[in-house]
Amino acid sequence: MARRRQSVTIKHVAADAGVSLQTVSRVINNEPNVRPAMKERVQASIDRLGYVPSIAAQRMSGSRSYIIMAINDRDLTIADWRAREGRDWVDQMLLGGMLTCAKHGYRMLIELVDTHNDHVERELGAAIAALQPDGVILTPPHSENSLITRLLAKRGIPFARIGSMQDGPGIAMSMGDEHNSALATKHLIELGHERIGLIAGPTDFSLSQWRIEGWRQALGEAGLPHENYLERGDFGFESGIAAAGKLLDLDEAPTAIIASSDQMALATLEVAGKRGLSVPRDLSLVSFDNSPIVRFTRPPLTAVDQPIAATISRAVELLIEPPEDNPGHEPVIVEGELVVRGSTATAPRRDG
Amino acid sequence: MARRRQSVTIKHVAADAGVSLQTVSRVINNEPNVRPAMKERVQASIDRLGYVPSIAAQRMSGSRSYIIMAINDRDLTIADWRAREGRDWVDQMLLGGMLTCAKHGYRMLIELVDTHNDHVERELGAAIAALQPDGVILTPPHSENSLITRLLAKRGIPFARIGSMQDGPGIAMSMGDEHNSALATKHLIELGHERIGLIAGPTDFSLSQWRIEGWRQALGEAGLPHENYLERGDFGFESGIAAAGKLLDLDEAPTAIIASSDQMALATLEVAGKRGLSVPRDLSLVSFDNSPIVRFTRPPLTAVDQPIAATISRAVELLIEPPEDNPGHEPVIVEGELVVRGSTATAPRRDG
DNA sequence: GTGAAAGCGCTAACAC
DNA sequence: GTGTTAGCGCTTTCAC
Repeated sequence: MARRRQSVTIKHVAADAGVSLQTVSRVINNEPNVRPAMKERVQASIDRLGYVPSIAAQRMSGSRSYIIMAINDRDLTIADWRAREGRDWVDQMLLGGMLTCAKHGYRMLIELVDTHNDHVERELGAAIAALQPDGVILTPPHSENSLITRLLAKRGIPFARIGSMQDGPGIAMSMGDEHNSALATKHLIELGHERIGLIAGPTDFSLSQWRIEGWRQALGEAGLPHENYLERGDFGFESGIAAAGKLLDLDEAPTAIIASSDQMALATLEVAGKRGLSVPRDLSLVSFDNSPIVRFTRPPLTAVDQPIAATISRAVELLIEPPEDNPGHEPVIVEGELVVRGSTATAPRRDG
Repeated sequence: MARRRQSVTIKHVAADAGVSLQTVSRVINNEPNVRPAMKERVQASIDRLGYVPSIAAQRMSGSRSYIIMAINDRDLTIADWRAREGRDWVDQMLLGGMLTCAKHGYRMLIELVDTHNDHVERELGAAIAALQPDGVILTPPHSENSLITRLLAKRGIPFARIGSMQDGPGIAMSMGDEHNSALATKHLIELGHERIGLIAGPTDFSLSQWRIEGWRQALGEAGLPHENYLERGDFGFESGIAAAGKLLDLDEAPTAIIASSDQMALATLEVAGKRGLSVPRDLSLVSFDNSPIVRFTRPPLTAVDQPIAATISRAVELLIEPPEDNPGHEPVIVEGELVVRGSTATAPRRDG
């Protein structure tokens, strides 16, 4: 392969404008100590020559790399892609991340990393050494993997932990799971439901617990019971089948169920169907995530929309331009919304 | 921000192994002229120190950047992401591209570029200058934008044109549209259909024409008519409504329709429903793309699966390791498959 | 086979 | 305000 060199470098610009390299550099980086007239002249040369700084060279001389690395779980991500079930978590990350990065002259790069693995450190360390990102976005379940957070902290790389509210290095961020869960619960309470079940997520996701809190609190405020109405799944379809089954087996079975993932909601829909329960007539159903599929089910599902794009966008901004007045790393919360569709309705009249 | 430096550099390794920088470099790049014993010693130091070469530095000194840039149409991509209709084109690209890149120590980076725009060259030129990718993957409608292909050729950057069979610089690749279209048509012919309509895509996508060819040819071989049975859409839902309407308005209306995109197939399904036609009893329907949604419609759609992941994966390989025996840039074709679901059935008996 | 020297494009540090 | 110098981590010459 031919040795490719930069066609237009800072030198060309400097020569063209009749100034030193340093002055050009200052203009590029919008630094002070350049007279407006000078700046204009240099800018003119830049435009005319079509000069664009080489990121590699910039990074080399100790400046930024202009790269933000988003880290996803390898197995989960690949499984989602292969399954082709319309989960658009990655797309929403790109939507929020790429556009916001672009606005600041950055790029976002997705990196797949195994969490459940003893060489996370090596894997991540290699990615960091190779790419030297200016910031890293951690998604669950990486967000609370201390091997990862410690490594990042040690290397002095700013990072955001999506779905983590813990103290510690990095920006803690959440999508308001407690709030969202309460929102869904209140929606059901307003519809007259008094027995509202929750199919929670696995314990290694902090957000599972937050959703339980929101649900429990909303029920408490309304004087409704939560005992027996909590089951757990692993976000997957099969686990949803089991959990929904248990809930509907109860003597005083719930008239509404909140599922902590779309797949578990789909499973609940199926279990209900098999038992001759019509949704929403006999059973109301609220799903979490609001991925594309839930609009194509019968009925379309009322769902909590996770503001993934908005959250990642916010994370990018915080990484690129850390606020001056950082009041001690307060967690950043971007709350979701409830999208009401056809799977929730007035509670069935009590005939038990 | 603290000036971040590489923690372990080639110097450390050289010192540790007691050799020159050059020897370490040779080992890293698997170059000849290193005695096995020497190589082993250096490799041991590399492993022990956990050394990983800096891509920026490698790129600086004229070597590779280890980056493959995939270029998508900005507006189309963002619209898809915003719509959240489950189109997973980008995900499939990532699936095929990232994994294959990773296998070779490369990264894939997605770049959004406006095609229908007079400053494509500046936009793309900037991305290339900043990132210096070792290869570029063009997707429609960029693949046949001569402003782009010429720029890439001029800069000597290897690139693949997905969905383009034209001669010229860059690797021409297609997903076998003509073959796939014939496949779908033959499937319908085997089911006894004699009037098979096609809703083709817009003319600025070459693949639209290829699909027409495949359909026409399969019909011709079976001695069936194609006149009047061709309509065009723009891949979008609304255009599908119009096209399906026209086809079903015909005196001798088709008993089967092939739609050149999932959205247009969905539209056809809707039009059929509105006219009291049951799919597949009264009308068989085949869709193109096989994106996640088509499994959730009623009935689930028989669809041509576009092998996006496989094609991108192949493109990456060809860009990274161009085959020695390149016989003059033959187009590379990765054919799709027909996934038979519930929307195709035996042709209705003729009672007209 | 191995090593030494030069330089890639840029910025930090320090002169002036 | 602006220019000069040194050096980032690596690979490419070209010696030996």
